[in-house]
Amino acid sequence: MPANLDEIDHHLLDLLQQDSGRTLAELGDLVGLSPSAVQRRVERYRASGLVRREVAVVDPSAALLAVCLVTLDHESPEEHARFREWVLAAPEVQQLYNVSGDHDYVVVLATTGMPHHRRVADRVLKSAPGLRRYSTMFVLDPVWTSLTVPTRDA
Amino acid sequence: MPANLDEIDHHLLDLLQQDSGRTLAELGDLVGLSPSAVQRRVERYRASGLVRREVAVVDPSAALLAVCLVTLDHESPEEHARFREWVLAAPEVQQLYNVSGDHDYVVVLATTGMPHHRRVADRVLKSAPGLRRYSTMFVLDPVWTSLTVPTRDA
DNA sequence: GCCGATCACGCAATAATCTCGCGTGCCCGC
DNA sequence: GCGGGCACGCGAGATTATTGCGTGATCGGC
Repeated sequence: MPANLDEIDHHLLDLLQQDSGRTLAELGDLVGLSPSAVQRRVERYRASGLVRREVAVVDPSAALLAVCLVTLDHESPEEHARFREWVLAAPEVQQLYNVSGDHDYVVVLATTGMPHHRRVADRVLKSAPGLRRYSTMFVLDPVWTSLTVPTRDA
Repeated sequence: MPANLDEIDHHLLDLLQQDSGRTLAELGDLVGLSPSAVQRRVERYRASGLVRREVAVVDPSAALLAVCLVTLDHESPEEHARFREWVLAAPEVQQLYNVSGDHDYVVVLATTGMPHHRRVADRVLKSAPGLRRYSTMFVLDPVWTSLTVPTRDA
């Protein structure tokens, strides 16, 4: 996974993170390369794991999102592993972060509505192994969502 | 934006949210349709806004993520609007949710490292209009990240 | 300072994929 | 029972992706 990224790489990765539906020719025009050169760079990102995959982004306002702050009973690695495995088994878990501070995990749940959310919260969180307690913040408005990551300082 | 989605639509949307790099023929095999039928359905999702766009997902472990809980001074719509506009202007803001509960917003920041994070936090949050206080949870491990949304109950 | 190796590039031919018009069958309302 | 509207599969044509080849630049060793 070579971190040897030049200016064009940064530009390309920005463009791909915004919209990967563009053709190689379009990308080439935007960054000043031929289509084949673009193709070879993009293939390199994929092979190195820098670019994991391409996904379609579904309008999040069609769903009910909830941000849950989770605290576990103990700090043992085994307990963390069990908890992760348990939570990841649920497809409604959109994001799972191990975080520093008062809580151990931040879990983002995406469901079709409150009934669905209750079922998922009961099944996934309430009965999760090693869970001490959790609190839920319901998302009133998903103002902005992305998975964009900066490849260099702005 | 017709919510008239049949079983094949749900299946297709699941597949596209997992990996939109597949060819129309592959998708057709997986859902039992011809490539052209798949193409027409996918085009409908895009036209209706159900599918917003396609993006490349960059490995998040290459970045420093931070989940910030923000409380504003007042509840006025104008203040919320100003705050949103201010925060959204920063490209390092990966996600911005207006939430219920003790805090007003959840902000996910993605930066290249702690120096970058400090600059962004100072510029984007500390000096945000109407901000009363915020707390930061640093992401130790981005166990799972996606923008996947369920289109029906599981 | 020169030479060879390596790498990324552009170009062009080929292969793969997408796009779209057409004809057919199904379902629903009349 | 009889149209009308839809979504389908098929297939031709256009667009796009892929790959081999030759060239120029850069770098390290001699």
